[in-house]
Amino acid sequence: MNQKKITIHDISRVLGIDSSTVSRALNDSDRVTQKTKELILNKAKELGYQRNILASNLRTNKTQTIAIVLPRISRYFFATVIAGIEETAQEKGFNVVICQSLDSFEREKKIIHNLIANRVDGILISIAMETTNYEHLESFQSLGNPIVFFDRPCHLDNCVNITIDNYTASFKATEHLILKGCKHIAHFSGKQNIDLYKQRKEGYLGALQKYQIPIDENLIFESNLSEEDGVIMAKKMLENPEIDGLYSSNDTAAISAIQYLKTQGKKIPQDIAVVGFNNDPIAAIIEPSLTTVNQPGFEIGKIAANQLILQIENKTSQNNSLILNSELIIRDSSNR
Amino acid sequence: MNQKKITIHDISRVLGIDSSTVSRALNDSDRVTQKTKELILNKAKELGYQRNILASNLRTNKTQTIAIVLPRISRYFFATVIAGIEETAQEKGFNVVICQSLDSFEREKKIIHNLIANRVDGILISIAMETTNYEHLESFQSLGNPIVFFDRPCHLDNCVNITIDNYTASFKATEHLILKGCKHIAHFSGKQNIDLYKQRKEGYLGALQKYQIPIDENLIFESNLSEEDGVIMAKKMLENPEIDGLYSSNDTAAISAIQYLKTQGKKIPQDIAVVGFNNDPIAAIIEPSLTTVNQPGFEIGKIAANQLILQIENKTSQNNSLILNSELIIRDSSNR
DNA sequence: TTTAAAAATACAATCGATTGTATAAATAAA
DNA sequence: TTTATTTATACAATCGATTGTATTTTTAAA
Repeated sequence: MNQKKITIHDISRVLGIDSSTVSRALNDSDRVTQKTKELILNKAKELGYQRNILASNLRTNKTQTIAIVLPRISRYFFATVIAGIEETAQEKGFNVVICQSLDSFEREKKIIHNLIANRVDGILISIAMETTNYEHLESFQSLGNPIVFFDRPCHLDNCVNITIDNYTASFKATEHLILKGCKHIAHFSGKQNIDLYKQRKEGYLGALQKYQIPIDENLIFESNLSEEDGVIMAKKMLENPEIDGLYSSNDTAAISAIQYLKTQGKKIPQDIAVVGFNNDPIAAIIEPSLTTVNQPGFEIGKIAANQLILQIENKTSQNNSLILNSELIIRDSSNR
Repeated sequence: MNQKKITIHDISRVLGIDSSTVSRALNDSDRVTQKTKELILNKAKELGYQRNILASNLRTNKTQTIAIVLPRISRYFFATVIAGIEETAQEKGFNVVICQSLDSFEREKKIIHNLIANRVDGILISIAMETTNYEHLESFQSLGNPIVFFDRPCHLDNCVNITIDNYTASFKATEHLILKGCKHIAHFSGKQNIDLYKQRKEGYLGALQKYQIPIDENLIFESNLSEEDGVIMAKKMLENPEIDGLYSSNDTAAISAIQYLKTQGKKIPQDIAVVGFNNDPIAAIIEPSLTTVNQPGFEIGKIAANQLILQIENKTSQNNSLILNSELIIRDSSNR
């Protein structure tokens, strides 16, 4: 039942050719003649040979595996990024392992140490909300392995950052509300140690500035942007009856806020126009449907994986940033 | 920069103790005296020793890794199952790799072959919609490795199936509609090669039978239950003006159907009451909120992982089925 | 035909941990 | 004290592929 595996030594013995030559033939080395190669390849196929990846990994200290580390796989945006990464990885012959940090620093640290122990060749990461210390990532780098950051940039040396134009996207989202006549626009912001939320806030501020709307710090609410946070912030918002617009740094908080606001008798978008961020599938379904920013997740994934694999294969490290464009999708929640 | 790794041989050399003893000490074997163990463990810590998992894997032909294979990680139910599996796996010291079949048989086959090549110790799988042939799974089994099926059962020999009480849940869902006064209840069903959809259909039929409602095959619509399918089936439904209830085998189709029905001027639940299945987060958010069946995904994940790891560690194989209870969550879409 | 150069293949060490067997040390029994 | 028995440690092979070096074979040049 439990058939024993064929090794290069079996092929070597059967053909009377040294196992080193067999190995090289199987790896298509040019140190082996075409004729011998064919001999070996045919015999390998005939015997049903399958390379023992564990042995190969040990010898080369490589695993042909890249890891994705992100807060939560169930978020739509991340799911699209994963799809993009997997497509590219498959093309290039890399395995992918997916790890969830759940936005916890401790979990992220554990994950990275585990990835080091398992000798993954590179990491694609969107860092946890809690993360402010990067030693775990540096120790991965110090082993000569590349890291590519996506979505949430990080300014470690020798890293590639793939992000979207958060500033511009936010600017346009806010501008859109202004052009719809909103005079007092609230902003739901994320933790400011995450660059991306800082940039979104700055885009919001930039738009206000351009249209000479005074900046009111009391209109800016910072949180983790969870569902619960959305309700809490919406409550606070209502204390200021002037507010007639809301730009939220994600859809989750925007949607729970809308739901709460509706229970309080507010009309969306007539009383308060709302714009979110991410284009979660739910944004198209709720009522009113949510105006939001769509990010090219699949493309981000493809580009990030490409960059990473490039670095793995060339053993180079880079220090550049790629910024992709996003688009504002206008729906009913701001349509007035 | 690129610090060279400490091996058991380094420890062996420094202490003048053979590497085999070092290895045994690190594995807490009782062939090593307590005193020597401490000596070795302390030195290991001092030198910053980390076991080379690749070498260990090669020697033992084990990887302490289990794989999850499922259609799509972004589905809420699967995401909760994954969380449960990860919790258990972490407790027991196993790594987890997650793979998406996207309901494609070809992808699933490739994934399994890859998992075999990478010597994962066991597989937790919810088979792809397209899968009707199980050779790929049998070849994993024939290597002496256990498989646990969850969500979508499969009747291979020597396998554990973890599912929910699909028949009962469907029965209750349908009964609920009947008790709300629905006389002509449509059913959105999935592909019948998937046991789970067969059982859900049977539960629907069972409830009709109990209440002596004639079964009308024209009220049963079979599809992949995608968003688009939901709209297509809703259109067909409207050809029959008698229909006053809908029980859908998933929320996705139920929700897109509701949206379409609303555009056609149908009132939910007054004209047509709707019940879904899965309790996707969106079910609580749409209007009207969707009555649906909640599955204990987290628990399913924990139990499935426990079963698998048990088999891996005891090298036993089992052939039993575990059926968990689900609950009907009643919301507005059926509240009339 | 002989020699030099290039090409193909063989030899042997290696990656680092594990494990069956042999030996040495410690303890108990005679 | 000597022998038998148990316990602790050392020796050495092994998992299977990879790779630098050495050797043989082939081809080309003289």
